[in-house]
Amino acid sequence: MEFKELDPILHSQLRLAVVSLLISVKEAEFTFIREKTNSTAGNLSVQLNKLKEAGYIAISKQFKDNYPQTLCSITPEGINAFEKYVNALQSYMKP
Amino acid sequence: MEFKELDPILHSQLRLAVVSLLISVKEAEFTFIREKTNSTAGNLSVQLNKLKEAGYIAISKQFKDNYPQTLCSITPEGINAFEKYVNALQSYMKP
DNA sequence: ATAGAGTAGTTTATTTTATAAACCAAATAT
DNA sequence: ATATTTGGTTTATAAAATAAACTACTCTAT
Repeated sequence: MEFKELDPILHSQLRLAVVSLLISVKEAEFTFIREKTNSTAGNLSVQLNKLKEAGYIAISKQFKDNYPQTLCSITPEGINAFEKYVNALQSYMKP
Repeated sequence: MEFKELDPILHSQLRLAVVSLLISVKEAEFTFIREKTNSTAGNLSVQLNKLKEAGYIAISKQFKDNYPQTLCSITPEGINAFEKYVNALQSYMKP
């Protein structure tokens, strides 16, 4: 039983939290994610873009009550990657 | 159910693999760890020292058959940190 | 109407980490 | 005796995470 590779995109506390969150809610606002993950806006902005680049989440921007609004949702690839990551983690957990 | 903090010392693929390994074997040689974790000697050397600095493992050096031998073993704090880390991970896994 | 504070982010700079490359000392093989 | 291998460490470079600064507006109170 060897140690499986851990997807570097998901092996980041904040990105993992974002994906974990999006899997349960299916769609979430930037500000909601920031609150739930206790992250700074700058860090979150960067990490959301990395997840988007990887194809793990989709980002759409619009205006709501005159303010800009960033909506995020997970993609099928994101769900798949998350499941693989969790599975790989098992190889480190059971001694 | 919030996202728990992930101990940065353990949130590294190689360091996590090392600790996971040491938990099951109680003592291991440098070369054995390098093989099992598929890491380079340089990287492993650095990460072992970080684990030692953190108090998670103990390192003892001796000679065996004329060659230097580095032995590593987990400490009680290391076991504790590993258990906490695994526990914290649960908060990211079940949506 | 305008100064000041607040919202919702992005961009840039800095620090930290991880990884790779180079190196060292001694042992063994040719 | 010189070349290669073992068992590492140290130093340099690349990548990542985080913090600080900035943009572009909006709302509120004067």
